Amino acid sequence: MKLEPEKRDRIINSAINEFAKYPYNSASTNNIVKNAGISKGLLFHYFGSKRELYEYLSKFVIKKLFNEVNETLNWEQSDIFERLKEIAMAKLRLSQTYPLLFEFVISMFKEQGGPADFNAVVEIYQKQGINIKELFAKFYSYNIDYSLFKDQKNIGAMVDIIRWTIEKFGEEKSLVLIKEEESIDFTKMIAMMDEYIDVLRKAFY
Amino acid sequence: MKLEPEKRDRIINSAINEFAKYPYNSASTNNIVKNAGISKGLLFHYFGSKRELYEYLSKFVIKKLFNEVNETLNWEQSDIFERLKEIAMAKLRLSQTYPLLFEFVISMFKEQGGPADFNAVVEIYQKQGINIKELFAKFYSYNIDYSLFKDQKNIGAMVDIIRWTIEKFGEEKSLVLIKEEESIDFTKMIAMMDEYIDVLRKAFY
DNA sequence: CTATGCTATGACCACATTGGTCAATTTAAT
DNA sequence: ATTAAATTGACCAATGTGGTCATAGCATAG
Repeated sequence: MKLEPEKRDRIINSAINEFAKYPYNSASTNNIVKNAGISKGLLFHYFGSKRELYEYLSKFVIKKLFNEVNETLNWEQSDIFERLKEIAMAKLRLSQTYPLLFEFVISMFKEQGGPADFNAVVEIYQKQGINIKELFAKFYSYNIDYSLFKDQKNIGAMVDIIRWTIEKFGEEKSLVLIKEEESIDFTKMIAMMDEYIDVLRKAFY
Repeated sequence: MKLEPEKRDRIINSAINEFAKYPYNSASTNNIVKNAGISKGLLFHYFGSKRELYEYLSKFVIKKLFNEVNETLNWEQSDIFERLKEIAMAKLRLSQTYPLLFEFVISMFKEQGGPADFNAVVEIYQKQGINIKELFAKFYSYNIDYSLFKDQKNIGAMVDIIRWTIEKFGEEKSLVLIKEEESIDFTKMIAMMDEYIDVLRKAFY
């Protein structure tokens, strides 16, 4: 894959966008080349077929996700609030370069059993010694100090609530920002998120 | 519209399902008639065209939503937790008869400006004296006693967190249940939801 | 200057699907 | 028996599909 990274990212983003928006069968290679600003032939020259393009994207996206989170996460962090904030920030950072990356990942889950199977990708990483599901569980638990919670009986529920709050925050705010078609103001976003997290910290610790 | 309600609901459910899954242009009338178990001609006999079918569905779905919530909601309720729980239950009840009703409503929002404009529907209700956006705001505020909150400074954030928790709870649990293809066990669901709500109540009141 | 090899194009293909029609048939009511 | 409504599915032109390929541009090397 020797094509210039800039053009490669243009193609990848266009493809991610299309597959995020439409189910595999409805996603159109014509749209992908149009939005990428390249010719039909070029796409098939580099990727062979629609199926191969999708498989390339699956792997690409998981790798990006894995690397970004894994490299920037501070594993010494014992405060669950800070840990979850770090994860949310990693997600945000990624969607600067690949705006619909997460929508695409979610759509991959929906394709399970369909023509483009997500489990296949999970298995590929399994063979490389990476258990994706275990890894994601580790994000929320490794080195975390749960003794800080006031109420020791409902820790599971509390962690869910914190996670959900951060996720919903990202969804609603990014939705608003996409509509206004501005670029995301990071510092403002962090400040707003901190407000919510402080409320939860005061309530739970 | 004189056709038997049973057949009508079969058609409506099939159409909701298709439009919830695919964007307006990709949604197929062929699929709709196939899944509804009727002929192509019948659909167009009753609904005229794809566009008119979509418009009928838009109005139908908003009306159902409005009626269900409006009729079952206890406006005397001053506890925000109980109010939000009632709303969540109304949603759940509706999705017994029309499983993908909410996915369809969400997809309507995404079609804004597209070939099937949601704002048009909002305006129709506006002319009938029903302001949908105001109404939804009223759900979360009418007659609610906010003095019960411990921290009086961040009430807005707290209400968001409560709302998000209930919403995410519904999303994640219903996802699990859909995969297991069981029918929803209401009493179990309520019990689980109460657990989360109690945690929040203890933390915020 | 030619030759080689990579990047890139877009017209073109056979085929599938689209929203919609309509003449014909079944069903129900009088 | 007659009429009217409900229902069918073969059919249509139009559009879109994933994929191909002969051709062209362009750079580097001899």
